[in-house]
Amino acid sequence: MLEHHLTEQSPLERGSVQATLAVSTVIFALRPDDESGLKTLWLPLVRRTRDPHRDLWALPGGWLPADEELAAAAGRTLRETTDLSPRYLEQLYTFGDIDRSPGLRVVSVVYWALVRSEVAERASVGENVRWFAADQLPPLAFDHNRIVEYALWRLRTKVEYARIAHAFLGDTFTLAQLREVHEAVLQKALDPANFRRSMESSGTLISTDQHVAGARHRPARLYRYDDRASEHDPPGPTR
Amino acid sequence: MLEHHLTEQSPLERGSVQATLAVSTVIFALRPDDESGLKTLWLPLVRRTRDPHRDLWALPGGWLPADEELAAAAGRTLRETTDLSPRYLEQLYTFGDIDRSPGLRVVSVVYWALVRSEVAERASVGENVRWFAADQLPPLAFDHNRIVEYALWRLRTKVEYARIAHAFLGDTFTLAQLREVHEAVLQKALDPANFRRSMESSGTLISTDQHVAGARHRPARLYRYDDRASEHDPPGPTR
DNA sequence: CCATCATATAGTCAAATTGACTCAAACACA
DNA sequence: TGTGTTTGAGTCAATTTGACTATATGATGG
Repeated sequence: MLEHHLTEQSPLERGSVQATLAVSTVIFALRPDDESGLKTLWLPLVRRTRDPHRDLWALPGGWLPADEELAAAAGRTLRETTDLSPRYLEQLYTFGDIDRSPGLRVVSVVYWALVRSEVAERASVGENVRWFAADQLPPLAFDHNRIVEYALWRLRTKVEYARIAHAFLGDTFTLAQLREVHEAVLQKALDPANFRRSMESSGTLISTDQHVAGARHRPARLYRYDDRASEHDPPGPTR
Repeated sequence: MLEHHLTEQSPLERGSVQATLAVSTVIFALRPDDESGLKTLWLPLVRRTRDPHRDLWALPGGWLPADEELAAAAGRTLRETTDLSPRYLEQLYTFGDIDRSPGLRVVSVVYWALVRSEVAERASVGENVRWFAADQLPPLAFDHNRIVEYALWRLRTKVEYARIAHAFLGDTFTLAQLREVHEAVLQKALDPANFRRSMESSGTLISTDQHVAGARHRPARLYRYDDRASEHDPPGPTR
């Protein structure tokens, strides 16, 4: 019965036995697809400039400094990569397969983040940072293809769409814009009338008395996300 | 633009900057409460024999060996603590707050596991291992109270009850036993008839032609869990 | 061996939810 | 001023859900 592992000496004192900790972030934004014009999910990747996997694209990330919180490290990599601040940031999963990085045992705590579409438009893009359509990725470094796949699944099955869709939008938005986000994430068309009904009954929207005119149809009312709704959120691990 | 963190030299070569990796497991079993007689959730804890937090109870766990997979390490601690094999094992969350362990930066990858009730009865219990009712825990070492709270929430909100409830039971079981598990997890009574209807329409149960007699009422049919059901499972991170 | 007890199992019914659909409202544009 | 387009309200049937009633069946005790 070895019930006192945690009471053994630090493995640092014993030498050996340790893996190396990294933090990576899957950053999603909605932007129009070049062909269809419909909004789809995009994410930024960075080009590796060293081995292993030199020249392959990879998720933004880095080693975890001992004096930085996990979420802070994820947010920092996000800012460093895209000049953006996340509107939503949540831990996704920790990947630690022994052979996921050649030579060195690396355990990666992966976060996923959502950023606003318009802001993502003017996001910095350089030689070593490029945005890709989430469902048309090239082969990535390490196990990053698998990670993105899982992040996509989580995004699409996450129940609390309210907060998530809101993260892609500005402070106020029309129901059509909100529906567009849902349609892009769920990859299917939604009935406008039924969507309106379900949103209205969700209690997460506050209707303003502003409208957007200028379009060739009846002006749409602007809504605001009800922040009190997140007070009823599930008891996350972070509180 | 620091887009090549992952291409920097290994932090081990640079020295410093690293946190220490541990793996812990929240192990749930169902057993009758001494007072009410109803089945409730219990979990085993180990007593710490060293500082920090000497003599406090803590989750089973240990440092991560560089040559062991994360889930394997979780399963191993489970066996070492309880002599049991998990019927269900899944990563819960990674806790890494800077100050969660005094002195040393420890990042813990936490798993949660389910074990069979009957088996848990004869599980090893020693001076330094004891089972506690999940909702009546003493103050635990580190942030382990928070971790258990989150594990309980995950258990109760996990949609795929089928697999979860099955992990608490034997290979065959009556609908009453299955309902008992759901009631214990959800902490509320369920209508037997409605429960039967929803289970039958779920397509995850195979009815055998065996019955359990001996009780003072109509014998109950035995059912079996349909393993094919798990093929339609969500695309977890591990495949 | 029969009445009774307790749970298994089947069935009913109304309320709530969901998907498909219709239709008037309101503004831009030609 | 008419046409086109989307907003926003409403209808209707199918499905699901919760509460409930009724029957089946073996154990038990007199």
